[in-house]
Amino acid sequence: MILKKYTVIVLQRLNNLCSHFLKTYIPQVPQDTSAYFIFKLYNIFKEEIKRHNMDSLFFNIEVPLSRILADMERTGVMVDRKSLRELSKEVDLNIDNISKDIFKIAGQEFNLNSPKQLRKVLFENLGLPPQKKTKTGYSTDEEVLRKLSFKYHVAKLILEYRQFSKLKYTYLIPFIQQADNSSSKIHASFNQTATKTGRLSSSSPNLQNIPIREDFAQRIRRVFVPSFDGGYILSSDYSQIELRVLAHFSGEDALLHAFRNGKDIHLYTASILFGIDIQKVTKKQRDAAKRVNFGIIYGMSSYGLAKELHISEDEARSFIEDYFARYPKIKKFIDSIIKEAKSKGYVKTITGRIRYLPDINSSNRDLREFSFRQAINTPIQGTAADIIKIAMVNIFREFNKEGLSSKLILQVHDELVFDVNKKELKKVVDIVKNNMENSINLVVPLVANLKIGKNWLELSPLTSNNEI
DNA sequence: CGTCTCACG
DNA sequence: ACGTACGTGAGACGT
Repeated sequence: MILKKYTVIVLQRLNNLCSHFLKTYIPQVPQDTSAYFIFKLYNIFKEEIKRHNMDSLFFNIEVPLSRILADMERTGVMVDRKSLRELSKEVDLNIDNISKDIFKIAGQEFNLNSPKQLRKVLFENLGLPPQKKTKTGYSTDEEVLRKLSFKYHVAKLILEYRQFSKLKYTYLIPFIQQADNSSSKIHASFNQTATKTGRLSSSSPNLQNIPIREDFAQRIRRVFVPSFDGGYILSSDYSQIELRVLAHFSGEDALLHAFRNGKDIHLYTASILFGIDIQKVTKKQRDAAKRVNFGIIYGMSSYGLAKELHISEDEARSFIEDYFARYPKIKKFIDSIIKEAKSKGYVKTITGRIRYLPDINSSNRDLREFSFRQAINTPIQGTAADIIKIAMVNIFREFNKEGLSSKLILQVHDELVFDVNKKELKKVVDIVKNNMENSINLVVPLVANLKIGKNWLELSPLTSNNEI
C-alpha cells in the first residue's frame, strides 16, 4: 500500500526530471524502462556533482545514508499502546475540565481552537489588554498569554488548554492511529532533501519534535520502548556540537580552551562576559550567556537578543559589543563569512555542501539581513548535520560487520536513538560512542553523551564506570 | 491554501 | 525609524 503510493510520486518526479534534463518523457509502454532513464540522468548529474566538488559528499555520505534512512523507516519505533490510551484518557479529562472553566469565565461557549474567536472573547468581551498584533488582529500566542496570566486566570487556563490539545491532536491521536496493529510500531519518513542546511527532516509522523521540555508533555516520551524482550533504548547526543563547530571555524581561543579542557561553555562564556570568576557566575548569568551563545549561531541582532533576554535594545547592543570585544575571532569569522557569501553568492559546510543565498546583495534590507543570518547559521548548522551523518554511516557499517540485531531508529539532529538487543549492549555502546566522537577531526574534541533506559523518557547516563 | 500556533534541535 | 533571532512539520481554522 505504502510502496504503491510512493511509486506514483517517484515516477512523477522522475518524469519531471526527464522532461527537464532529457527533453523527453518515459514512454507509457508495458515494459518498465525507467531504469534506462535513471541511468541517463545519472550520467548528467554525476558530472554536475563533480563540477561542484561534491563527489565525496554525495557518494561517501548521502548515498550510503539513503540506505540507512530506508532501514530506519522500515524498522520503525515501538510504542506502548496501552500507555498511549491511558495518557489519551487523562488528556481528554483535562481538556474537558479546563474548557468548562474557561467557558464559565467567558460567559459563553466558543471554539477554543480558533484564534479568531479566542481573540474576540479575550480582548473584546472580557476586555483584557492586547499585547501585540498579527497580520489579522491581536495575537493570542504563548508569549502574550504568559504575560496576561499574571493578572488574568483565564489566560493561564487557555495556556493549559493549548498544551493538552497540542498533545492530543499532534501526538496521541496520530500515534494511536498509526501504531501498526500487530507490531505496535510507528514508521516515520526521514527526508534527505527537505532542508536548506543539510539537516534531515522527519514527517508522517514527525518524530523529531516529540515533547521534552514540559513536565506533563514529557510523558509522551515514555511510550517509546524497546522492541527486544528485556532490551534497552539507547540515546546518544552530541554535547554542544554547534558551538564546537563555531570554535573550529573561528579558532576563537576562549572557545578552544573551554572545549579542550571540558569546561561548561555557558558558564565559561558568562565568566568572560561579566568579567567574574566561574565560581561567582549565577544561574541567571549562565542562562543569559547561553542565550547569547545561541544568538551568535543564529546571526544575532540586538532586537532579537533584547526580546530573548527581556532587556532593552540598548542593553542588548552593548552586550553584543562586549561579546565581540572578548571573542574577536568570532567577530572575524562572521565578517569573513558574510564577505564570502556576498562575493560568491553561496556558503558551504565542512563537506562542501552548498547553500545559495540569492538575496545576499539585495537592495531590500530585510531580505539582505535575513541572508546574512542564514550565511552565518548555515555553515554551523550544516556542518553539525554533516558530522552526525558521517557517524550514522560508520555506525551502520560497523553494526553490519558485527552482525548486530540492534537498530538505529531515530535521528534528532544532534541525537541518535537505538533499539538495543540486551545481549549486544556493550558492543553497541562502544561502536556508537567511538564513531560519534571520531566521525570527523575538528580542532576541538567531539563529545557524545550516552544514556540508556527502558523507554525514551527515563534514561540514565552511561559512564565508563557503569557495569554493563 | 494561507494564517496562526507550537512541538523539537 | 525600522523590526527578525536559525532550521524544521503538523493541526485547526476559515476563506
